[in-house]
Amino acid sequence: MTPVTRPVEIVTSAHDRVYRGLRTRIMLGQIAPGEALTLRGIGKEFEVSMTPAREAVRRLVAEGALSMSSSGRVQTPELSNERIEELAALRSLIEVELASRALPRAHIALIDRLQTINGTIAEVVRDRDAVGYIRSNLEFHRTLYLRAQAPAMLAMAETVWLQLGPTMRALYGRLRRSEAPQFHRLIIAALKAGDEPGLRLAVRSDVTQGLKMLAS
Amino acid sequence: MTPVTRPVEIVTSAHDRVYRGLRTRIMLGQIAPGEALTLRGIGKEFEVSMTPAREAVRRLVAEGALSMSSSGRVQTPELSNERIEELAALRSLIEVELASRALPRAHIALIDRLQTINGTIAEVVRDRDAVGYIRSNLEFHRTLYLRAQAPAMLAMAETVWLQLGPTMRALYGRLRRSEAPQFHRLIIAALKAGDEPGLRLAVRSDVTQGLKMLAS
DNA sequence: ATCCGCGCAATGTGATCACAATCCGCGACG
DNA sequence: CGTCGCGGATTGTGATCACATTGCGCGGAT
Repeated sequence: MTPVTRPVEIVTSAHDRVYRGLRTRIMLGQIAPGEALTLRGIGKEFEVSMTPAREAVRRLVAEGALSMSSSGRVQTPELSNERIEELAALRSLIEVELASRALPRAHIALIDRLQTINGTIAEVVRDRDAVGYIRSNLEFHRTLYLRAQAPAMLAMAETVWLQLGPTMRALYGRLRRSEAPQFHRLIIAALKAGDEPGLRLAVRSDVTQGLKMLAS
Repeated sequence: MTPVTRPVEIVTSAHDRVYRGLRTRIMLGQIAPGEALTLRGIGKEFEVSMTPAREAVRRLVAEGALSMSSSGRVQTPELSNERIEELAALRSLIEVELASRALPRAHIALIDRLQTINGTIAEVVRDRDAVGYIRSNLEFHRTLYLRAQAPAMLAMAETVWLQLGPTMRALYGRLRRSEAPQFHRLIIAALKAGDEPGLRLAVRSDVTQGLKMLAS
């Protein structure tokens, strides 16, 4: 048999697989707030022992994506309104800065990609696909912010998204159709025009919009 | 023997003791950038096995306080100038907001405490005590920000401090004496006057000041 | 029917161990 | 004297296990 060149096998540690798996699920709102998790259950699901499961959980707890009772029981946190307001303010602060830094580097290919993602958002909103909505919404923001070339800031922003994940799902359930990409269009318009104040306002509005009604 | 009421023993898990121990040391700049750590070494030092040591290290890696080579070797990170600039920008964003939120709640007792801490800073600067300087500087900021009643924001700010820890030490080595509390005095003055724009500027200056020269 | 205990099952914690990867120092060779 | 290579020692990883704690369901009493 002739040797076949195959894609390089990315060896990723067990704890990292578990971490990323759980993280994605939390960020997309696939775990309800208050839902309980067990180390043995996670281990069985990812086919690893308790050790890497515990490491992944510990890390997510440290990032605020999970909460831990005094007895060590793990669940997704139920956020208070004050905390939601804080996290929304953090999103606003960091993401406005990221957008502002991305602006001078935003060329036409980026704007095209953002518009494509916006199209996807319209689709999933029409299909009432909550997880799809969150996924493509995050992709829209991440695509823009990647241009800022500011990995530490982006990481902070993602940590905030993560903390809001379980709660986010509840919000997008009561989303009115087609309301969604309104501020995204403003963001794109400001990018095209090179209008920094407009961009800052549009991002702040987009971030604040939904979360305000969530903290009601 | 008569039963004695004793202070409630705070049982803190092994991994948490290790985490806090390492975290404090890193934040105070007691570990040089690039210094290597081993799990067995940490375990021996804190008298625990490798398991809690690894959990603590993993958490610190997730928070950016330590870095890990592809082979799993652990050391404190050596920050690039770009990263330092980013972290300084994050400090500025978050801490200005925290100070602004603390302003309406800042009464005289708080200002007194801040002035006391400033006195301590003057002392340790005179004694060329770098670790003492970092410690009391952080205490000054934390004391102010605690009044903001914004735990999520404060946690973010502390994470940034943590990432800058190992590098910070290098900075304060080349500090000119008595230059230190200059911006702190401006902060206190703005607090007394209820001057929000002044406060924002003073905090931004204080945060940016040192880190600019560090990224040279 | 409801509430309270009791005991078992389930869970998190941390130690230990086997294993593979990797680093480092020593010696041989150019 | 410098450089390469090899082998032992060191290190991180993940599985497993014993143990303490906690939660929960079943049964009985009121």
